[in-house]
Amino acid sequence: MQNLLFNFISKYISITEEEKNVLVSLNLFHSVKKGTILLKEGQHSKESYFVLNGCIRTYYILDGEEKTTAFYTEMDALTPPCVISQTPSECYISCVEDSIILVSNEDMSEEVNSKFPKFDIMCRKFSEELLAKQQINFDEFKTSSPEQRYLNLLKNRPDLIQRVPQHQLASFLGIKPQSLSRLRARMLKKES
Amino acid sequence: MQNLLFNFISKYISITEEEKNVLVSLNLFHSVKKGTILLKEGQHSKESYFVLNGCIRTYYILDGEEKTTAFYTEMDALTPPCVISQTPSECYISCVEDSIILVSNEDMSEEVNSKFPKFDIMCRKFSEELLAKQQINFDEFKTSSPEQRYLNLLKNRPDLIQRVPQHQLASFLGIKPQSLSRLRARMLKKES
DNA sequence: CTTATTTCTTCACTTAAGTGAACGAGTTAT
DNA sequence: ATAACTCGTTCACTTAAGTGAAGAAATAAG
Repeated sequence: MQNLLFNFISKYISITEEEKNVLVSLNLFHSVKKGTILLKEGQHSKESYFVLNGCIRTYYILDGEEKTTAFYTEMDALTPPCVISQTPSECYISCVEDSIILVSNEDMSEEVNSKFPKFDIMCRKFSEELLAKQQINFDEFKTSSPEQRYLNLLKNRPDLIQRVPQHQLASFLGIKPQSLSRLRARMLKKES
Repeated sequence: MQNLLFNFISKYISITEEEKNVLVSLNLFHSVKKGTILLKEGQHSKESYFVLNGCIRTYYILDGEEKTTAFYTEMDALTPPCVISQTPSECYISCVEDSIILVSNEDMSEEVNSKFPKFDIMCRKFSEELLAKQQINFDEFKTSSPEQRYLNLLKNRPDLIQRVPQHQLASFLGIKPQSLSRLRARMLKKES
């Protein structure tokens, strides 16, 4: 499992055995059960997450309704908005599946960064990449209809459709579960 | 006009006269007329923009239709997706109003960063802030109806509604110009 | 194994957005 | 000054999403 992490890191920087040991000694690895809630509305948090295995999701509760905004799967990283803005969280984070994740807090990353300046470089590259991905995602969402979004999902992250309950997918696509059901039925008809 | 920039920078780091002079000597300031297109689909670019004054927008042309995804006004920064991903641009950038903007390219920022490591720190803080803002924007967009989005806009960026043509606003809100017209008419009725 | 609970689909109905066309007001160009 | 555009609004009509309710199927809990 740790190798997954080291492989990922070596995409950005080279890493020595010594550095690997430091990382391991930090006890970053956590195994979390499906349904576990990692962050609740109102909480203060300095934790970032990195998914090695499994799936976690961010959502809001507005007017008593869950609104899912994102899913994070293998090799996805997530720093909740509240951690950056240093305000009480407005969103929830929970595990969609049994997952193995890295949990790091700010103090830890400062420690690592001071010992290994290379990590700073990696984080920077990584967050630039994230920013670009997010930009593109946002643009794609804005410029698409729910149906197009579903087709995009089918193309880009087909696994999600299998792994995630429909009603969570629906709100991720910006519609109600009933509408997603209809949409799928409509598409099946068209095919034939 | 330059003071606008320096004031902005001092929100993040302290800056000496010497450093100011280096910045000025770089000839970053550009005055651009309304309607000027800064970036076209298919172009390669390494340029980032910072708006001192005025308004620029990013949009895509899909099926012959303009889809506006963002407006950038005073003290907003923009690094187009294509610059980060180093691929031909898929989006356009144009001036909504006569504007004064900073244009910087990657080589330049590397030069500045090597001379003044402080700038690196500033860029990092700034991009973290941007990432958080974007995250929040995206979540807000996803969890809102067109009407709520319009109300949000009215609350958070009321100037845009005055400054920007309705049909560009409409696609920014994810709907057609006719729908925005109706939506506004509907809201006026409700008020009375 | 049986009872709950969650999840997904379907239905009838309401509401809002998409579409294509038309019109006037304001701009720009010639 | 006139013609050509752009822009915003309105209208009638179509299509799709929201809503509330109901029921089947799958999962989880006892």
